[in-house]
Amino acid sequence: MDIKPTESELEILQVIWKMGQCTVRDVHEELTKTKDAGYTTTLKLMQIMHDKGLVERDTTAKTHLYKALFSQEQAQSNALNKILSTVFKGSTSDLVIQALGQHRASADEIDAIKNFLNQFDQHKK
Amino acid sequence: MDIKPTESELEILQVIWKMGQCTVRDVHEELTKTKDAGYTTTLKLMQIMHDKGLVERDTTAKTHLYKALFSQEQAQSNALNKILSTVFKGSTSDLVIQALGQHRASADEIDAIKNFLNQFDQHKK
DNA sequence: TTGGATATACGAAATCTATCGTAGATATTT
DNA sequence: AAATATCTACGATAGATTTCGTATATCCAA
Repeated sequence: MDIKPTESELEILQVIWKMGQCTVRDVHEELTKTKDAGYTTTLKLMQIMHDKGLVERDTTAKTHLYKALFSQEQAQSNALNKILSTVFKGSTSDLVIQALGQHRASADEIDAIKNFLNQFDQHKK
Repeated sequence: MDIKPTESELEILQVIWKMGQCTVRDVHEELTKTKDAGYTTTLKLMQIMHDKGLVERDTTAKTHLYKALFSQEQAQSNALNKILSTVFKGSTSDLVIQALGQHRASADEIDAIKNFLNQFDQHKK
């Protein structure tokens, strides 16, 4: 079972993850804040996502309700693995350092990461 | 100018980055170590990459020489930005923690990251 | 209850991606 | 020089992705 949403599908999934459960119109209105798209385009994409098993839907009411069938964490893991193998030669530390280098992390964020690293150390020992 | 190599193009770019400069055959032999592909398929892809401006080539000799027109670092930056916005809600620290959490980093790698973080701290202060 | 708004279903077109066969040019080997 | 190998160019196809128009069903309001 391979989870590999397309670009457009990921845009839609972001909305679904944020709302937990939503209608085609919910998604469409969110999408049209940042880009142009016809309503039936969004609908069609969501139907395809359902065919692919990326989402489930409740069709009891006239207006269907969609939910994601996998978590954002799983998508994150997939995305990381993919770019690790395609552009980071498999080096996690390269990736982390690049990420920290180009996006100013806040002090809080840095602390969070440090804590994480320390805890990680202890587990290893 | 938008750098957005496809999946197959990235496989090829990896070889070009590693070798610095190479022929279609170089790339093809490297690719066939891990997957099946006809020679003309690789050739065509590299021609398309040239059309798109992803690579340049020296055609003085019969066998052309290809070079990348952007660095692996740029590709890394692009890839990071993309997944940051599509699956990490823009949170670099989420990304870093996920990356560290799922791929056991070696002690050396962890040290490298810690050093990086410390140096980063000082710059901020 | 009739018209307008809103929903889904479906089909089809446009584009992008990946793959490969064939043709023709150029080099290499015998 | 002839046969063989290697290279690029080109065209075509298959499949995936994205987009949207039209048809049809359902709800709601005047």
